Amino acid sequence: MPPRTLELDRFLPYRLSVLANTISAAMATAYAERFELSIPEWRILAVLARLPGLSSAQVAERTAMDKVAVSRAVAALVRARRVERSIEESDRRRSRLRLTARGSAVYNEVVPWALAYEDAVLRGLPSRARRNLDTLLDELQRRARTLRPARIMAETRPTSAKNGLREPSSTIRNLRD
Amino acid sequence: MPPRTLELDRFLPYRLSVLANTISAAMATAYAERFELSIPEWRILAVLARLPGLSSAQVAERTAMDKVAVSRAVAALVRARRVERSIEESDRRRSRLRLTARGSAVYNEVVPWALAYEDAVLRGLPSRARRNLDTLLDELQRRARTLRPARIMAETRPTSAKNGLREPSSTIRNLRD
DNA sequence: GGCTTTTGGTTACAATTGCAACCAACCGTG
DNA sequence: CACGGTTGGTTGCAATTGTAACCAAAAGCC
Repeated sequence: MPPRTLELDRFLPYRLSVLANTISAAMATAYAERFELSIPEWRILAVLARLPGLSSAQVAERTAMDKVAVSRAVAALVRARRVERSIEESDRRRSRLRLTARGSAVYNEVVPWALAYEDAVLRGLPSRARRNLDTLLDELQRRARTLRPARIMAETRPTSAKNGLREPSSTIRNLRD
Repeated sequence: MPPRTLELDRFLPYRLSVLANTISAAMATAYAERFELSIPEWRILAVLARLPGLSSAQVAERTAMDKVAVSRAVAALVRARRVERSIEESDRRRSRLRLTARGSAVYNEVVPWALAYEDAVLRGLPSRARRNLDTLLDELQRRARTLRPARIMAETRPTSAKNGLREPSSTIRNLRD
């Protein structure tokens, strides 16, 4: 029998959302004031720094953004001369993106700060906890991606005096501590 | 010396944001189609179910939403007769909010499903890992909330071609066993 | 070759969100 | 009780974001 109430601030989706939000907001304001860079733009810089010559679609894939968002952010970056766009000759719809010198400069400025911020959030966590966090995030992401919400919903009876028809739990043994 | 590049999908803020997003999006579509409920609305139902009679400001506090968002979501809920609003007599600006029968009904329908969803995401995680996740999220949230991004930024030298004046922070990176 | 379908990418438009201004009731001080 | 300052809450407007329609190049397919 499920509890009649739910404690919002123990509810995983809520907590994740608030946490991600807190962090993103903090970073966003900082990027924005100092580098005039939005988060989507920053993401794009980050992938292009490592993988110059990607197309927009490829960037979209790697940044978990949709095409439209990428298109807009790229446009802004091009306007700011931080990214340059050339046409892939073998497929003239496709464009190849790469950082300009200016773009690299911004990127190089942001990286240490971004890492410092990440580091500040994690500072003092025992390395064990860090590794756990790492694994947990990967695992949760994997699950979230493959979950059928509709299916869960269908299986869940309202208010339901509901029962033991739980799935057999798959075991993730390497997630100790 | 910081790395010259940053692996986006190992970067905590990015990962959190993507994860939270994946989960929220999944739940949002499900709530929306089945209950005609937005996430802000759901959050409000959840706190009012436990704490009837709160004011909007108090709801805002407990849901990590801002006043405007609460105001709008409450308005929608009132329109849908899921929440009723009365005036606090001792302070006539303040309104007291509580679920209507209809609101409670929706809430009672959503809760088991929401819990089932959460459960599906966590299913099979060893309870140890769950407890870890729990404390990690609390801890990260605590840190994120109290962090001064501006300060970190000020302390972080661009590119830092020239120095060892990294914060002690970097030492933690080497703490692995 | 003509034809439809698919894919990369942009644009137009609607819905959400965030910010600032605002109103109204309260609070404090003189 | 007049006043400036606060607080609860809403509204208007601008910025962001999502959705769908779209165009143009490519890829089947007879």
